Amino acid sequence: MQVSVNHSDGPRAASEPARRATMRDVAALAGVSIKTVSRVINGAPSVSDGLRDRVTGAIARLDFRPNLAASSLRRADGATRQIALLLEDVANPFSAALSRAVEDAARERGTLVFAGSLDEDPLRETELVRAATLHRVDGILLVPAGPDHGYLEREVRSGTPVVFADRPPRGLAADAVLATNEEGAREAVLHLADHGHTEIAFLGGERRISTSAERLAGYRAALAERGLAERPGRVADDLPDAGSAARAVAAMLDSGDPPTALFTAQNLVTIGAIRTLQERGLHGRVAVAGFDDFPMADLLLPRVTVVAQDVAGIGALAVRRLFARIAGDASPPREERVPTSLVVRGSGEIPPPPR
Amino acid sequence: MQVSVNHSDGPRAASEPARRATMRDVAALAGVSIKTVSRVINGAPSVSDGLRDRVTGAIARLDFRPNLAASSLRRADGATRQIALLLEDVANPFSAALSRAVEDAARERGTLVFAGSLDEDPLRETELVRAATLHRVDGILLVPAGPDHGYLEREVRSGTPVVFADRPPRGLAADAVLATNEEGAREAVLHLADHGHTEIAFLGGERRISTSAERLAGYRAALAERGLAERPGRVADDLPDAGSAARAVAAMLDSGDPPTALFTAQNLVTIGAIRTLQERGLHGRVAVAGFDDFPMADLLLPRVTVVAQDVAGIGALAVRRLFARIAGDASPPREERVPTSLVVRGSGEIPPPPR
DNA sequence: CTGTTAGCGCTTTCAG
DNA sequence: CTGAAAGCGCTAACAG
Repeated sequence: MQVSVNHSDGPRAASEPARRATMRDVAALAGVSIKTVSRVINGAPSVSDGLRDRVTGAIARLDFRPNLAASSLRRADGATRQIALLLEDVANPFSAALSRAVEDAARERGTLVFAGSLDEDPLRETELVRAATLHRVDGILLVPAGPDHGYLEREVRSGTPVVFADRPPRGLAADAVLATNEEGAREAVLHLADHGHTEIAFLGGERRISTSAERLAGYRAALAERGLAERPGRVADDLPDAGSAARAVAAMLDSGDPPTALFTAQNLVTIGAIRTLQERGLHGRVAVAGFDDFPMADLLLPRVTVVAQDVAGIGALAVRRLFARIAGDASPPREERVPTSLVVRGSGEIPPPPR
Repeated sequence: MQVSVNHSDGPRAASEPARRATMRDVAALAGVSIKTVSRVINGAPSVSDGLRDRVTGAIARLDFRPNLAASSLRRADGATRQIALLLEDVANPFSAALSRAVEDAARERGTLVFAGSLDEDPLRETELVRAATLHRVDGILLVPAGPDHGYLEREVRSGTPVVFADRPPRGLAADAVLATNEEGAREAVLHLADHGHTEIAFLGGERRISTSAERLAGYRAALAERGLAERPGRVADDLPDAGSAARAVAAMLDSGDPPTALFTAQNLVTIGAIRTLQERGLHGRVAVAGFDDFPMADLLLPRVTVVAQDVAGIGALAVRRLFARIAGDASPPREERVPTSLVVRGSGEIPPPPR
């Protein structure tokens, strides 16, 4: 209503880069101390209605935006309301879904998320962790690329909690949220076996990634459970991309003794395998069950049976742990497992050819 | 080598949350002034080798990490080395690819990226823009959800440049990097026509999104160019998701006069259309050309002919503009168009049935 | 309920 | 080439 202050900052041309208003400007315009402005901004109860209104009005008139960085610099808890999410590649479906789950949870807490792609490169991991610490993020959510995470100990000790998703930490005690890789793989292979297959191949992703090993273990467990022998030519692990997977499948099919069913233990491997089957017109004859769902899996013909990971669930749980740590939870690190689920669509139910 | 300072901060239990070292700690340990440390950190040339080595040693010993927020608070240019990327949904393929391109360019400039999903919600747009400004990002890259962007004027004036990607600004003069939507759509429809189709339907996404209108214009231009009449029942625009697209296609097929070819002007629309065709066993009989490529488009049978957008190109160009603005480029806003390309895969070359 | 003073960690003056 | 003092925008710790 009553404004008693004149334009305090002289002539301001429309084009000249306007300086952002600070708390001091607001205080001056409202005729209160800067501290009172701070109280209003932070919703402190102990401000009279009259002053609060004056301050609110000044804030609106000046279009004042509190500087979060300055605030956290001085604030006791030092929180910056930013977290880092470091993962494989923001462009791949798994990471993208994880990212979205994390973003949603962070938004509820007024926190912004830095996303960074590691491309399975340990060096990128340490670089991005460093960048995150320079920005003083409140916490780090990591799908690790590197083989050892001891270097994170000092970050954790100096107050930046780290939570692992999808893959466990090594050389560091930290929270981890993982999928039930072994059980999921076992379920898929049992499913193939129960549809009559005895010649089931394993095609897996990079060996150094922990999930690969767990899924291979699940494959072996299922074979054992059904009394099937594991044959050397039936296992191709350490496939880095779809192309190598396609070639590995081709080689198996060309052998004198081709498998009648494929368990593909990773996204890209599944895709590579399907491509080879399509090329040979075998996509309706060789059964396929894949680990991890992928876009369009239910539009391919036959539709692709997969063990789906609850990616959003993993993300949500991991970010929840992270915020608990940020809030001060000092309980021992824990590992949580999020269950997978078999999605039956057709490709996994193709029977073996009559002998 | 020679260390002459004793442990200056008393007994420190391994578990107690270690305070991060500051420049003052480094200065004390190195026996120099805090300003010299600052010079070393910022690579100022005017520091003698001896001092530089002492400082470097102290930094390493204390595991010192400069606080970027504190630095930018005082720094003349106020740069925070963070930008915001606000887009549709980090989990969808278009946004994810854009995100990756932006991340890569930002990384080269030592800048971190906040990604935020708007879900086509104008309110989210303003909320996230606000959050970004509270964090004092150096710039904002926006795939807008809202109908008007005049509110961004004050951000731009107070020094936060905004660059638009995929969709142009309204009510604001700002840089924009867009695809050649009309030309791309035209090319796809001409392609269908040149394969003998005269009954070509248009299925488009939400009408209020500018790309939809441009693509519809391209469809019309192509029809006109080939002397084909536009018939009312052939156009279904404003389809918000794959389900509505599927239903729209079904309705057209059920009409007495079904189209022989479909131009699907958006990702999800293409997918919905294909689903309906599959359900009716028509996926080998009705031609389809879609706007915007999507994962697995080349694994579906028939493989899907699309007009592919150069998403990475759009992202790279947009982020480049943004960094130019951040660096102080004050030239008039410009609109740039990134060309699309027709990817011929099979579904678009299906001929019309003999009459 | 309100204000004053000090200082977060750093860079900018401006002196030597 | 080096350093002392001031201050970025804000909150903590005390006053009153």
